[in-house]
Amino acid sequence: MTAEGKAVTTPASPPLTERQEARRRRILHASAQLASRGGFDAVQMREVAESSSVALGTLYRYFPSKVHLLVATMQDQLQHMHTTLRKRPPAAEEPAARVAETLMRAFRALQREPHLADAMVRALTFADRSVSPEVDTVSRLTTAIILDAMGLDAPPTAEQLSAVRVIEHTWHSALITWLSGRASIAQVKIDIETVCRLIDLTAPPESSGSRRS
Amino acid sequence: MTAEGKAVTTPASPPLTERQEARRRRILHASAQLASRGGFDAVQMREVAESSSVALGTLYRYFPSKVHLLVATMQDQLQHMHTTLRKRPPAAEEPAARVAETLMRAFRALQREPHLADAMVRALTFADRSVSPEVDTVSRLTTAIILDAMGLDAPPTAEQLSAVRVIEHTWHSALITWLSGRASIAQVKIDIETVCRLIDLTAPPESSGSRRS
DNA sequence: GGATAATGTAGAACAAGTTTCAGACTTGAT
DNA sequence: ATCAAGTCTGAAACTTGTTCTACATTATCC
Repeated sequence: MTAEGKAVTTPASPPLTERQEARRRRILHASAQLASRGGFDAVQMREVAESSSVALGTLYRYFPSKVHLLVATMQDQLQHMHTTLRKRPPAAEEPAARVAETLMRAFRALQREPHLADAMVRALTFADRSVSPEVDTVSRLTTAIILDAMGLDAPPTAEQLSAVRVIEHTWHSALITWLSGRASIAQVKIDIETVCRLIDLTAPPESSGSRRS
Repeated sequence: MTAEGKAVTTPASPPLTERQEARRRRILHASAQLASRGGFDAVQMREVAESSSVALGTLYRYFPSKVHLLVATMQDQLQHMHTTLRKRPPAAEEPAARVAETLMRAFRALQREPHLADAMVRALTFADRSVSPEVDTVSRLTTAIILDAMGLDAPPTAEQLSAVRVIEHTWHSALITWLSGRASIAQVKIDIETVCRLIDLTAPPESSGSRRS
C-alpha cells in the first residue's frame, strides 16, 4: 500500500491545456537531457528554454527557479523508478533486505546517469523554503517506495516511519558523498545496508495480535 | 581518543605570515557574521570582502569560491564546538545515549544561529568535487566528535565506523529538512535518537576478550 | 639597501540566474 | 466573430559569483 491514495503527481492547481502540458513535458525533457550531459551546472536556464523552444520568461512561469525545475525533474524520474520497481518487487524475504535491495537497484540506475543524479540530488538538498512543497512531494514519493519495498501487511508504526525517515536521510546524504567523490560505491552499499538494520530493530513484535498472515 | 592525532586544523601548506593570518581570520569572521544575518544568500562575496577590508581578488585567493569560504567557516565553528563539548562530556551511560545527547547539544547550538547553520550546511551539501578535501576535513571533525561522545575504550570496529557514518548522514540530512522548514525540532530529535540505536546494534560483544577495564 | 618575486588593491569585465516589459498570440465567453 | 483576459515571445536589464588586468605594497634573498 502506497503511503497516499491521492495522486502524488498532480498538485492539480489550474488544469493545463494540452499545449501547456506539452510545453511542460518538453521543458522537463530538456532539463533531464542537459543534466545527463554535465550535471547541475550544465542545466542553464537559457539553454533549457532554447532546447525546449520556449521563451525564458515562459520557462520561469512554469518553474520559478532552476532548483524548482530540477526538483520537478527528480519527481518525474522518481515516478518512473517507482513504477519500474513495482513491476519487479525485491526478492528477499526480510523487510530490511528488501529495502536494501530496492535502494541498491535505484542506486545502480543512478549510476547509469551520474550527471543527472548530480543535478537532481544537488538541487534537492540545496532547495530552500520556497521549494518545500515540491521537495516534500519527492520525499513522500521516496517514502512510498521504501514502504512498498518493506512489504508490510499492516500499516507502519510510528517507529517504523522514523526508521524510514532515517533511511531516507542516509540515502540522500550517501548519494551526495558518492557524487562528490568522497565515498565509493562500495561505501554507499555498506551505509545502506547498515541503516536498513534499523528496520529489523523497529519491527513490531511478531505475534502481538495485529498481524495478518 | 580523537580519531586523528594530527591536527585536523592545519593543512599546513605554505605557512602564513601574521598579517595573512589576520586577514584570513577577518574574512572568516565577516563570513560568519553575514551568514548569521541572512543565511547562505546573505553571504555575498563583495560584502565579505568589504566587511573584512580586503580586495575581492584577495578574498578569492584565500577562498577560491563562496562554498569554500562557507565550508571553512563551518570548520572553524566545528572546532569551537568540539572543544566546548570536550569540556562537558555527555552525562549518559550508554554510548548511544551519549551520542544522541551530544548531537542534540550541537543542534541546540545551531538553533541559536539558524541562519548561520543554514549557510554552512547548505554550502556543505552543495559542495562539488573541487571542495572535497575541505568537506572531508569537516567530515573527519564530525566523526571525531561522535567517536568522542561514544567514549569507547577500544578503537572502533569497522561496523561501528559504519554506524557513525550513517549517523553523520542522518545528522546532515535531518538538519537540512529542519532548515528548510520541512521537519520540526522534535522530528529531528526523534531521527537522531532513532539512528543512534545503531550504536547499540554494532557494539562488539561485551566479554569477547579484547576489552580494556 | 636594492632587485625581484609574491601578494594585495581597485575596478572593469564576464557568466548565468532572475526579472521586467512591450507587443503578439490563444483561449473562453458572449 | 469579437472582445477581454490570460499566456507566450524576444530582448534587455539587473544581480551576484567569478575572473582578469594594471598597478601598488610587501617579503625575501643577495
